Amino acid sequence: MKRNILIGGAWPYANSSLHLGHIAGLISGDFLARYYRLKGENVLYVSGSDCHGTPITERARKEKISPKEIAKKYDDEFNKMFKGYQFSYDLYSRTFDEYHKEKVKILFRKLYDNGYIYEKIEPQAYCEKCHKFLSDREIVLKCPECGEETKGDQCDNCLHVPTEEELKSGNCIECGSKIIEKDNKVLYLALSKFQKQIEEHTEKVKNEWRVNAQNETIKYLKQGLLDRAVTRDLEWGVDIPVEGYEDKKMYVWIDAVLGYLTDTMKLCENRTDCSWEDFWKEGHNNKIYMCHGKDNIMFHSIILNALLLGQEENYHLVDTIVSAEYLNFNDQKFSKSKGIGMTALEALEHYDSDSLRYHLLANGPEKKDTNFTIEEFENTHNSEIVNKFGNLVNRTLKFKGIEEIPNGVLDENIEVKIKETYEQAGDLIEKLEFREAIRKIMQLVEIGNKFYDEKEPWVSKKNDIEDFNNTIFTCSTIIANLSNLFDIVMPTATGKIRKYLKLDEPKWEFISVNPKTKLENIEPLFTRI
RNA sequence: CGCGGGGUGGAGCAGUUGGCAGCUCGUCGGGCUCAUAACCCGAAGGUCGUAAGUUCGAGUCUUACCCCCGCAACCA
Repeated sequence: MKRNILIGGAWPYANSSLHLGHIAGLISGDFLARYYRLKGENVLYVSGSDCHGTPITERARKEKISPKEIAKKYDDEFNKMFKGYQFSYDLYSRTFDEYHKEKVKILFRKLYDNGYIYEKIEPQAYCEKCHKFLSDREIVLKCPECGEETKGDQCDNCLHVPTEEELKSGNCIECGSKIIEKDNKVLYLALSKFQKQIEEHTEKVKNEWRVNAQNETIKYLKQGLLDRAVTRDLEWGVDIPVEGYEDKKMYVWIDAVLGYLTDTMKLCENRTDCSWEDFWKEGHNNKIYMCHGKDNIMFHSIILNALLLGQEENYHLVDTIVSAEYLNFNDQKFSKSKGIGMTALEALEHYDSDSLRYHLLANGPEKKDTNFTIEEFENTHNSEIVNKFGNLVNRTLKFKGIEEIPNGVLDENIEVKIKETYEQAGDLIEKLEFREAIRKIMQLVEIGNKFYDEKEPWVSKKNDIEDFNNTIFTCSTIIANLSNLFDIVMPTATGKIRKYLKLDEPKWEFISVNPKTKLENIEPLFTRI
């Protein structure tokens, strides 16, 4: 029976370009989605642009344009970029879509009606001139540590975090007026009420998670979950569907993290073969994966699950957290302001998306931070992808004078190796060991090249045509199967192979090639850098 | 004493329950000529951060120390 597998890719924040580190984390989702599709499961892979919140609002004010214009600009860019990297989202939406906002309001209201969201009156910084409450970062003050003028969240100069007392001396970032304290109404999500349920669920599923996600989540659970403010004094965001809160908006993480659910609802609305409940309610043979960077862990392992539990409607919780560590660029953090690294789009201008995907997956930050250097990337491209994989294809299908796949017998050992590769790589992928899985597939390429050398077809072509035919047929079979195995990593190249060998859609199982298939217009899969 | 991750041949990494230290790249030597100077074989190269301890036996367990990195928020 087919499983229903929902894969959520983190929603990138639409306030700046994404760099290779983001791709390194997010590509796990595409990898899993492609794998499970080849396995024949019922897969939905969803994501979107996270468009609301304070940073975008603040920037819009500074640049004197609307927050929506900023969000739209980056949403367009993200769409272009994900397309370039061949991410196979079933739906990539954005949080300012009406559909999303309406559904989120219903979910939020349900939490409120079920008593998981409550009101609290608390004093907060207020600007009388602008008539608004200010968040820490909307307050400017003289840093008591170093004396520099700085924002209230953290001093840009000395990294000092001002205390509440110190903040009282601050001024409004917009008009410069002295701030006062004033009581404000805030809605809180009662995370503490879900402590036990989330603990139990985490205990049940955590062994499948990446280690960093286990540790990070357990840390919060040990401390005891703290209720979180879920309203913000902003004009840009999802309205609060509660009387008396018409002037406030929802905390971005609440609305962003529910996007996985609203995306699913939207997708399934137009489909007759499945419903969103197949992916999100208990008892539908379903599994939910969330793929993101380590800074996102608690939002997916704790907050999203709390939001689902609070519906009290038999929701299926997140099963597996696939959280990446960070990718550095030449041993430094990617930083646009410092000009370190390149954006994901810039990388595509210079390099193949197949190679970037391969390199980021095969050397990705699975268990610890890893380093990206141009030198290593080019090395991977030339010596692993071109020399090993590209060359095996080329030397087989473009063997001097060959016009079609000969009718031969498949080498038995090779057949065993191919079948083993599917099993072993598949196991590794399901254990989230993507690097090892790719290594395993690349080993099949090495086996192919070795087999080729040992059989010496350039000799047998002259004195043992049967042996020659068997060799080319066997190597073609390896290549055909590589077009399946590598389809989850390098879809452009595997598409070319399928065209050359006239193969059907890829699937995660052993396939044969048809003898007498004409070999025409064979071009190298990759070009050297 | 805030929490967590990591230090293994020139580079990047694996090392599950303690049992001869592995992989990819690079280097050196050889083979081959189908192929994008690609492919195949062989070799050199490590006292596994430091010190002590447990053990017949420690990269792996314990303790102390040194050095890198990440996280903390009404901030995506």
